[in-house]
Amino acid sequence: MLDIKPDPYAALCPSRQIIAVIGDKWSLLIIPLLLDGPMRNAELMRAIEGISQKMLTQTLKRLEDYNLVTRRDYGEVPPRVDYRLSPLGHSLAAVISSLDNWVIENFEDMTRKQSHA
Amino acid sequence: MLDIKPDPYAALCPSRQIIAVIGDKWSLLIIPLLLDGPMRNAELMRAIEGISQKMLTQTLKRLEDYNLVTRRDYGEVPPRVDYRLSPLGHSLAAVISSLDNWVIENFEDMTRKQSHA
DNA sequence: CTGGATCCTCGATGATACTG
DNA sequence: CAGTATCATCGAGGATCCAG
Repeated sequence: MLDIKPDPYAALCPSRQIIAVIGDKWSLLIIPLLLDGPMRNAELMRAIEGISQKMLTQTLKRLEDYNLVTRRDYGEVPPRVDYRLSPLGHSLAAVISSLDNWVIENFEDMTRKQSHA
Repeated sequence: MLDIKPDPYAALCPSRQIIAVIGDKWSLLIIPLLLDGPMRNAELMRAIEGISQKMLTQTLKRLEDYNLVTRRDYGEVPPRVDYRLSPLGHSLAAVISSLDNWVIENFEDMTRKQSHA
């Protein structure tokens, strides 16, 4: 068993780095998107307004490196590649979705000026 | 009732901005910390390895602006100020905690090299 | 102790052009 | 279509000094 708990509050703990990966603005959008099934590069570009090709590729690659996303290259021509959640990524997506949903449901309260004190 | 759903995938939607606020690396650490009760500036500095005074203040201020955190100044000297979660922040903290916990429990799988294919 | 104000650097990110 | 490579910029963030 594991008696040493990872501690994101420790600067050197790997989990700290993971927090950064997951906390990433684009990851937070991409991951839940893939819950609906595999998506291709162009599809993601269209789905996520404002993301650049560079950031999309970069983010997907990182998600792949962390075993959250699987890249499948069909080796066809013209190129056909899609991305899907790994089992691990799927598990994470559920958590992130609840975060996104929280935002969608509460963002008005967040932006509302306090009545006062 | 509200028939227009906020859509974080739209570049101009305010919820997109919120995602960025919440997705912030430091916010993700600060918010769950405050679940245990109010904390002072120096306490937070000590609790979160590697954060600078500037980022701490800045992040707290932003969280306050979004009604997630309440700042209380006791008006004493030497200065005594503490920060606590607002009800809204408390609600968010629960969600974020589950994200953090997910990371703590799964980060090893994230960093493990794929066996192969 | 809390934290405001400055200066400065480095890395993240966007835009563009090119390739298989 | 799916990227890679390069360049230029801009702002996030750290370090430092100051103040109530």
